[in-house]
Amino acid sequence: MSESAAVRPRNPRGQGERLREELLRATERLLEEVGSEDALSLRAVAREAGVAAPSIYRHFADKTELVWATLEVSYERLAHAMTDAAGEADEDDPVARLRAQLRAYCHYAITHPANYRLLYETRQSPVDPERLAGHPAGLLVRSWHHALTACEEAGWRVRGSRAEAPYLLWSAVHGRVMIWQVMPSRKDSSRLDRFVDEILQLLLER
Amino acid sequence: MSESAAVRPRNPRGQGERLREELLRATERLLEEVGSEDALSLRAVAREAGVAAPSIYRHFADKTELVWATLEVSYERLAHAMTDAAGEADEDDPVARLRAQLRAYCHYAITHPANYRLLYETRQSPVDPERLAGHPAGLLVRSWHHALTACEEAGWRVRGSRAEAPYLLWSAVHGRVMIWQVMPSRKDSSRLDRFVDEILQLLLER
DNA sequence: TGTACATCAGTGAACGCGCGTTCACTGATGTAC
DNA sequence: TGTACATCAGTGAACGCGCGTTCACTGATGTAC
Repeated sequence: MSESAAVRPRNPRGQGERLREELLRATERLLEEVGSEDALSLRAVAREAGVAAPSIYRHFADKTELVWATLEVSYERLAHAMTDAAGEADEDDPVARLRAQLRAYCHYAITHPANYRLLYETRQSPVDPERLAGHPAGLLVRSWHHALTACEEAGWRVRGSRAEAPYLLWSAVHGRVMIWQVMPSRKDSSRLDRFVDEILQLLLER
Repeated sequence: MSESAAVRPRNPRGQGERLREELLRATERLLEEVGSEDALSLRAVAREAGVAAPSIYRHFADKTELVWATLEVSYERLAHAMTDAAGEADEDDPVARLRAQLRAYCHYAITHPANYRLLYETRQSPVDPERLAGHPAGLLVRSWHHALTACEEAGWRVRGSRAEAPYLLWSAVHGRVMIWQVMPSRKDSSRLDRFVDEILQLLLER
């Protein structure tokens, strides 16, 4: 009879935590479909995961918690994509590595627009100071900072304020992606690549 | 009796269009309160404007149209704020004028965060090509372009690709604002001003 | 000057809907004795 | 080996709510004659 929905077997005893991961993945997927956090509903997440809606409450206190957890996952995915890209670049060319990271950043942003946008969601930013201090955005700043240090160690000079440079990189690339998404011109992603080159030339000198 | 809500007198004959403006202003105000387009409801807009919900349909086909109209208003407000700021700067110093514009941009962004965010909303981007071509984002690009041209005419050189420079300015400043809003550090808006100086020094040379 | 009528700005009630969340539950599986 | 019980993963039904939108309307004001 029930051919419409795949029958999800319940997790074996002691493996209840698995559903948590499935819910996070379902949220990630669904988020791209519906386009925004508000358009995402718990009931739809449950449907996507093949589970009844109340089951979510076994793992997340409420919708806010589920979304925050997804935000953390997305930050990790992005950081991971950047690390991977750097790993594939020439190990002895830190500028090439940084360039690869910046491009990977753009690539993640435009291939996962809704999850990417979520990273900059501030409305339900938790007031809990501990959480604020651990905001995963810190991950990114440190990542840009390290990449720049590597360039300096290879003999490059960073133009302008060294302290602000990681923010400049990040701002430029984030801003460019958003504008790229909004501007009605042909959506040619190579423009983002060229922008990355441009910003590197502006920021680094021998 | 009815002391709870201010009694809104109906517009005189032939002045029905006034409600349209009132609705747009109500949407602008309410948007800042609720924080996002999705959280905004037509019923709340009507309440804010002191009118019954169905009255909105006399002026806007649906919610999408109301929001799109508000987006246009916000773009104009932002462009206006930038123009005003430039006007107050030394007329003979185009860099100072550009700096003032950039600062005004940041100021609008952080004092009207929800309306500002709306500018980068892409979900319900209209498919109508005419509308796409007239996307108010074009306003901004032209504005940065002109400001840079004025600098060049005053003897400055724009580093890097001249075609990409307006986008670089805009990207940097938009990106920095978003990151400023997300980062858990002290929300010190003078940091944005310093960032503006930084980007100008990086981009312009004598 | 009076009156019938058209126009206009705006409304009250209702529609069906999907939402987040709570509640008391089910039924399989492991554990104690 | 058998059985009572605890634990665990997950559920079905229901709650009250506010939403976007439609509908037929009201009542003030201008216009034609």
